[in-house]
Order: sequence, then structure tokens, then C-alpha cells
Amino acid sequence: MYWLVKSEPDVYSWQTFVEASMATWDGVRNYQARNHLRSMQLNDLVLFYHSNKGREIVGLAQISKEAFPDPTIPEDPRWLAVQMTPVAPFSKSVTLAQIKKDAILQNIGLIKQSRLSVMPIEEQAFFHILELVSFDYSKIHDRR
DNA sequence: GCCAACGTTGGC
DNA sequence: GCCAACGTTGGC
Repeated sequence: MYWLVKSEPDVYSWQTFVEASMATWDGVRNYQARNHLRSMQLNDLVLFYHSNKGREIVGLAQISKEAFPDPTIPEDPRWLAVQMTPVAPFSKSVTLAQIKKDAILQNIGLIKQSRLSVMPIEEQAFFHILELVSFDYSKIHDRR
């Protein structure tokens, strides 16, 4: 499956993610988002979106470890985390404004459910976004 | 900074 | 189980 995660760049930016070369995606405290974390499978591809500041998709990541109990709240087994690694930055970002104007992307969760922080992306929408940034597909195929 | 949308909490 | 009050997210 294909996914999108949000992060406020002031809190955790794409650049920080790349420098760390791995992120534990924890701290999710919303059941719907948690359920999406649980559905993520190894090597699933994930769009990385900057919320609040930027409001743009800036890069592509990949799930490197499937859901496990959120280590930041060991006393509460309800919550889950995953691990992801950066695949590649986008040569240009895809802005929220651009998405809102794009006929193919009208049903994307970013618009429909603006507060959800982890969401699935339909395959057609996912690849459309990659086309918008002229993404080099070999970067994906090399890894899969 | 404002506020709409939405999720959670707690009294009844 | 309902719903008012409250808190949070995130676009604008």
C-alpha cells in the first residue's frame, strides 16, 4: 500500500529525518491514524508532508519496520509506532495548493480529512504525485 | 492569531 | 448513551 504522513517541520523535518537516516514514527494518539500504522507493511512507500509550515510533500520514505508498541508510552499498549527510512527527496515539492487544484487528487485524505496525520493514498494518486515531481522510478525499483 | 473541524472527557 | 465543554490540529 501507499501512505502519507505529516510532520510539522519545526518539530521534525524531512531534513532531520534524512540526517538521522531512520525515524521511529511514534507519538500517534489517534485511533484512525494508529490503525493505519498497524496496516503498514515492510517496504511500503510513504509520502512525507510538511504541515503548518510549507504545506507540501517534500520526499519519499519507506517502511523499514512494521508496527510495534509505541516506546514513548510503554504503560499504554493501545498505541503503535513504525520505523521508516528516507528513500529520496523530491526535486520539487508538491504543495497543498497544487493538490487542491489537481483534478486527480480531489479525494486525497489531505483535503478530505485535514487533521489525520497518517493516511493511505490511492495508487493512482500516489503515482500521479510522483509524476508531478518527475520522480525517477528506478530509485524505487532498486530497493524493492 | 483566528477559527473550523474534529476528537476526547466527564457529568448526568 | 447523550451531549456540552474543552483541547488539538492545521489551514488560512
